[in-house]
Amino acid sequence: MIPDIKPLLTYLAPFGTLSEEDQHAIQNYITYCALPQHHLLEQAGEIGKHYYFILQGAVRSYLLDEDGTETTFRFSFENSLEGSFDSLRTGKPASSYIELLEPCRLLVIHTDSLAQFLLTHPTVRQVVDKHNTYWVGKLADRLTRFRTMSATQKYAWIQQEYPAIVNRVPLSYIASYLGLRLETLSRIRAKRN
Amino acid sequence: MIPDIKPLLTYLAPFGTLSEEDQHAIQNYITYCALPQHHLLEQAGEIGKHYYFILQGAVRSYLLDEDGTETTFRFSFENSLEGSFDSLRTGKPASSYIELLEPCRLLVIHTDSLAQFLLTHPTVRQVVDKHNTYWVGKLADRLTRFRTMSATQKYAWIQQEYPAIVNRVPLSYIASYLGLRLETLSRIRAKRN
DNA sequence: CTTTTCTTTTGACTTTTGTCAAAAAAGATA
DNA sequence: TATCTTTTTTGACAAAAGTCAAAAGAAAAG
Repeated sequence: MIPDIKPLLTYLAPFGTLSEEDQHAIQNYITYCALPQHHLLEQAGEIGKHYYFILQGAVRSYLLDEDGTETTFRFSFENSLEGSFDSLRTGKPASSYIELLEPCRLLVIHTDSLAQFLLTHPTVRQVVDKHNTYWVGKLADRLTRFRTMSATQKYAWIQQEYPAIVNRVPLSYIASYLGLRLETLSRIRAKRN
Repeated sequence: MIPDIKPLLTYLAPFGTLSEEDQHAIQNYITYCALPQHHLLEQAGEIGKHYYFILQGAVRSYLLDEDGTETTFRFSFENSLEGSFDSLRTGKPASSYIELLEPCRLLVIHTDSLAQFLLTHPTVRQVVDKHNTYWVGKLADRLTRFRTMSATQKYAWIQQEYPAIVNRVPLSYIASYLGLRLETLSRIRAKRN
């Protein structure tokens, strides 16, 4: 089956222009898969080998510490890129898990294929680099928020900025993402409406 | 005066190898300056035009919100790179300030010169990109810490990971960096010794 | 060495958030 | 629909961190 990679190309467009040839060449490096809810896409301790582009669905990435506490640090929905990014960057085992919150349809890109492709397609490399640059900005901004915002302000922020998260994700994961207790978040919501 | 750029080359080495020619060529794009304590290197609202490499000294970067509250979000010491990175990335006015905490000796690199230099020296571009990649990892890690750590844990972390900050920087700035009140931090320190 | 200024500590009290336990509500399954 | 399971809400209380004010210490200036 030949997957439709248009949504991926649309996603990449703001980061740089890809030639017609590039767009066709990419096809050969991409496969498609559909997976059920609760499936673990990646696990801590294993080396990340794939990038995933979400065509449909929702996933969360989380850390698991010694005493069993999960910390959700990222949500992703359709038209975004996923993967054990830390592991893909360093080549070392991942420290986090990626779990499907909903059944998903995904495009899968193997890192080795990608690396090979990038060697012969410098334009695409620029796209990847700009993507990195973009995330530096995002993360820096988010860090500032977490330094200064109260629980109430954090919830107002996520509601405003990422309504998809608030609507599609169980409260306990949102609380973890905001660095709060589930009960605290529930109380904040009770006051607002 | 021709500044000694060896410390900068040493700093860049882990990110990629520069040829002899590259190393010489870089010389032409770099100037030297010495500035007194309390000097404002960059200001919110202005467009960042320079990268700074700190040969000697200490600086902090901070945000200033509507009600006059400062939030320190970065400290830098000798042998590190500074600048209004958000502005340098986007070309838009900076949102933060950079202030010298000590008298400093700096290498100054103008962005336009750098951009021009990068066009003709692709190896150096790789260096810059790897630098970005490195920071994505750093910031992601720090974000996790701020989500989950208590005040006491945060202070233990900064003591362990960045003793230079604890030793050279006034308590009020450290507190702001950790997202705590000055008094809270003082009390934590009292308990530990 | 004394005075002035800036930084850090301490005290008393308030607010915010966490903890533990149980009830209510919402979803899934038979 | 009735039952089981998961998620969210509520309550009572504890702990953590913030606030305001003042004192003590350290560093800089005369």
